[in-house]
Amino acid sequence: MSKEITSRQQDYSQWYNDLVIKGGLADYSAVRGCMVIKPYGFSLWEKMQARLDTMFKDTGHENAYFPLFVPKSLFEAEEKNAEGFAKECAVVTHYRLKTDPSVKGKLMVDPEAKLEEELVVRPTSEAIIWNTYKNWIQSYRDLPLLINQWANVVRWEMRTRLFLRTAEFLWQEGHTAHATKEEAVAEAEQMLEVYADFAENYMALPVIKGVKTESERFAGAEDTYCIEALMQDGKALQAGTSHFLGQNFAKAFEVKFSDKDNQLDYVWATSWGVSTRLVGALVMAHSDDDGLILPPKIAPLQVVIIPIYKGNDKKELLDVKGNELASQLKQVGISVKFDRNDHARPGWKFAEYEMKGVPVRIALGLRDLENNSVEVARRDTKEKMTIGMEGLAEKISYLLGDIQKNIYNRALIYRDAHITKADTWDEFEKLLDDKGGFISAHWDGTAATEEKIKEKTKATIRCIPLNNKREDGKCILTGNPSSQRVLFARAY
RNA sequence: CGGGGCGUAGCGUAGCCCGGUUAUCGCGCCUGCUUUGGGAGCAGGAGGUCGCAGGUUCGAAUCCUGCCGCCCCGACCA
Repeated sequence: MSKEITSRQQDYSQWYNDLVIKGGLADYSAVRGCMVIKPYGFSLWEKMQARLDTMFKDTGHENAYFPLFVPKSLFEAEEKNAEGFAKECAVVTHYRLKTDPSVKGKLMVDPEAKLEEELVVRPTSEAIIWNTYKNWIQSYRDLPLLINQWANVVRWEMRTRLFLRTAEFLWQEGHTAHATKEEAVAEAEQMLEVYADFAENYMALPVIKGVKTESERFAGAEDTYCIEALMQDGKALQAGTSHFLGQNFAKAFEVKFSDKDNQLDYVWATSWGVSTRLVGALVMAHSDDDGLILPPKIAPLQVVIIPIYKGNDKKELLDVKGNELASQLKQVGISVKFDRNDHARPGWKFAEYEMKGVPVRIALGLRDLENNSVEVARRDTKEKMTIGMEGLAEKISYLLGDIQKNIYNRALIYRDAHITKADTWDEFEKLLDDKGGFISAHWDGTAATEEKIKEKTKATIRCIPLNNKREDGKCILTGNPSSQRVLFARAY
């Protein structure tokens, strides 16, 4: 990779880190690779969580909670899954500390307190959950079992990035069991649709639904479905995955059921998850140099009202009007803050709320009181307009809807402009370096070719889009025959 | 674990190559007055184990050795 691209990436990383930190979402923590999610960032996550949770329940799922620790023997039961995660597991080996006799005031691990069996801190919960499902499932009447868990998981990654890849992260993981293969596949596909719906209609993030190639597949899955999003630097980001697990876990954990004809069979499984990484996706996809841009549907704060006054003169009038407007907006379900903080001046507040991505700002001054109007500024385009106060709530509601649409359309136009066909290797490499984004190209279907392309260019096959068009062609690298194009990109 | 950069007040930094009074500047913070429609102005003030530990020296933020930590790029990664 050229120096120019390296430094472009550095600048972009810096831009991203600044947004996350100055936008008040998160900060580095005292623990290597872990972040502190600050109140504003956590409210954002809670908004996303609440929406997703409703969507899961609407599709028949229930929440439950399973242990953080997985005994090693359980963890290793499904071989491929265990192998896939082995390199990034934190492991508990002892259960007690004691005072260090050689250094005053220090503690040491008590060698007497070694666990007989090590506990793996879950990097994902398939093992502990399937070990539990074994006891819950005997008959077809126990199926389908549709469960979701909101939890934290730990993956000891070598290099971390705020939200996108942290050592500990928050997520949800759905784990379902079914009587038939068809039903399990349908479940995995359904949940992919739920994720895509959430990404596009709430996060305003256009995604491509697809299926992973064998080498990018989840460890232990038969098929991995995914939604792939495009960031503003032209790199792709996997925003969510849904796996059809076949009978792999059922076999590893002996989960069998009797069907209507009293025939014993292994159940069919799925798992699916999205994480706090979505917050990172949101930041990277929409923000500009002035800060975050949050879509109204998940913004923790949709509207901020800022009073503008001179001295204490007539300040009470502004207070009254500000509160009145705020409660009008609240009545139609808009989340709003009337910022009366005396210690910051208007200009400072403008910049601050822009940095935090609040979709709409209303400025209210004496001039407005006289004219019975307010100044409304939208974050996405930074347009300002003066509008009359009557019917303000309806106008703002409409504006929020418009902002939501605009942010989505903007991201969609960018994304679509960055899906490019390549038919020769030169073209392929040039597109990756100069333009970025997804490259639609023929591939001969072998893992070896995929691997070679990755070595040469750092680009991977992000997915084979669902409902992909069949088209005869020649593999971009080997020239071997191919029946369809797949999407390549450099990815996070 | 490799390559690059860095560690000086809450934050961001100058000084380091070429050792020498009381460690620079900006933001922020405190007090007062004036201000308030795009990150205010003036005046005064507080705040420092120069990452840690050794060493060289009359003298170390600066030179040497070791260690620790952070960021970025790789490797790694559903």
